[in-house]
Amino acid sequence: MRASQFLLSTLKETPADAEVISHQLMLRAGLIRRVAAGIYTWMPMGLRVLRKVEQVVREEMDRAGAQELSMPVVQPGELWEESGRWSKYGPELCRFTDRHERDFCLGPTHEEIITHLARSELKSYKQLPMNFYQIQTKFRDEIRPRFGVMRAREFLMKDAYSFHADMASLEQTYWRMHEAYSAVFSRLGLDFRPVEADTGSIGGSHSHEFQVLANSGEDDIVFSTDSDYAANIELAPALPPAGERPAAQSALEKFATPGLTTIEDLVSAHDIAIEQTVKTLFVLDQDEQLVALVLRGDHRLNEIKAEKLAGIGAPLRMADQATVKTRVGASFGSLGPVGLDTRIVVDHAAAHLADFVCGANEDGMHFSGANWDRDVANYECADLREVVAGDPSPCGKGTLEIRRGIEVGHIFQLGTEYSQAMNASVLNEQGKSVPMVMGCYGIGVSRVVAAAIEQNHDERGIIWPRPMAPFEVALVPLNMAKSEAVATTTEQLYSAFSEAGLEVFLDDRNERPGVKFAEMELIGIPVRVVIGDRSLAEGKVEIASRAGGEAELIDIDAALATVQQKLA
RNA sequence: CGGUGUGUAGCGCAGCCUGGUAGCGCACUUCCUUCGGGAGGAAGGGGUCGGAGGUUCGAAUCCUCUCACACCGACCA
Repeated sequence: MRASQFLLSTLKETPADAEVISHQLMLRAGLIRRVAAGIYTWMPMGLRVLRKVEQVVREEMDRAGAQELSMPVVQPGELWEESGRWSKYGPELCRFTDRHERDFCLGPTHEEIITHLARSELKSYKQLPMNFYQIQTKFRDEIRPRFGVMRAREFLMKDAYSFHADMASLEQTYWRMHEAYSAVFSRLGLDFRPVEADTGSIGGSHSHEFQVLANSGEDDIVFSTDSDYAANIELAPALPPAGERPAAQSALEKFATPGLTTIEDLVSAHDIAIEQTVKTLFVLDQDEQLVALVLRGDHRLNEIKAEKLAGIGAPLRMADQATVKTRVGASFGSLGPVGLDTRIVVDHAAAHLADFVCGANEDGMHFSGANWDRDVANYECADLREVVAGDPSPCGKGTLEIRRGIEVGHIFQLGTEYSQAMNASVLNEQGKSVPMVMGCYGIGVSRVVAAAIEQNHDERGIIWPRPMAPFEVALVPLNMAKSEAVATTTEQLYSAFSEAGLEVFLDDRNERPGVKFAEMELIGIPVRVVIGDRSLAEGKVEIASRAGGEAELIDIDAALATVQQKLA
């Protein structure tokens, strides 16, 4: 490809609304352009990268025995009615009607369509297992699209769906896909971790996320220092503290805390250890009744855990201040479990405290020396808090570390949720009709591109992992218009490289050297070959890797071999 | 969805408070010089200031409405 025939559209300045580095660099390098919030055009350079990722994904899916197909973006509402998701899926589902007033939506995912296909095409257990995938545009009307293609509304996803006669078969395919996903992200040169995850709105029993480690990630993931244990923080259990709760030493005493409405204010004003305080949050249960959730002052509530408590349910609804004031008699900031007549659920760490400080359910007042059982009779214990760095790992080995991750893949064991709702069954060996067992597997293809940049860049621009690079080698002739020797050598190399199967980008523009260097580095092409009169006088060209290291002067005859070796 | 903020040329911004009919840098066009790290000079093209309404002799500037976009928040009691 010649630059003179290619839309090379770089920006010297960073667009003001791009927050994260990948978004900035994708705009500056001319990979994408915004059309509307969360909706982007992939320019020629960007599309080449996207296709590279697709290619790796496609190869690994094929290798894992999945078959590629293509399903529609526009989906009939009636299939979503069947699965029950037409009403359950929130405003993220973009719905509309056609000219006949029939309901349709833009596919945010394709369980309904694939299940519809499977039920009409698969009739016998003998046809199973079967695994289908597609690489296709999805639309989710995100509340808050951000970070460019990282959280876009329209995005490219690889989604796969497997069908099985029994759980054992699903289990087998699930782990085969787990392996395939690891292969994909390894081949793309990403630093990633598979982590245990919540199954969320897709439903099902068992699930792993594939997280690319990056500070700009939107998920917290936890690892054990001493084992393979890794999980999304949403799911990581906090172990109850070891040993017996210390015995009560102090009497319950009320003290005035006017104007102190946060734990931070309270502990600094009265010189109390934050670990000796508890805070009380109120949520609404399914019968609209208040439930008190009690945590140690320095801990955070894990909403997923709270949603899983009996009688609570998702989504978690926090009680508003007015309701709490009416029912309990105090405002936020002065709440506590002592003397409370609502249901009380106490996190294990809070339940392990003796002589703790808590709100007195009277504005501007707190208790010190509070104790469970003695001062609070009816309460239950549960794991409610988010784990923190340094907690013992739930696997029993080591302690937990927390890092940020970008979710680029997610695999689920769905079970029979969709096949039952949509009546997708096969005849088993006994001639009995049984619902097919399903798995589903997603990769955010466009998000992978952004995630790769988050992990691979420097102050000059993108440093593509080789398998993702839009071109493998950049030919940069200097002063080609005037120098016959430069022009001839450049054309020779261009032909030789192209014939050798390399993807070559020839910067044949009549630009100054500095411009060409800066732009090639911004775009991040892995290897650069500079052809200039200076080195040509010695029969050499200059070859450098984008990733770093010194540029080398190489004989023209050896240029191809050197480039290939740098790419290997 | 709530809060905050911003919309002036393709991009980055100034002008707005103290109304008088638009400016800078980059990019773009032409010419000259330059040519190993985002060149220098000269001459140009391009916007009626997100949109609508209002106040005024006069509105980018003041007022009202509206649209769009961004950031923060959506447990931390």
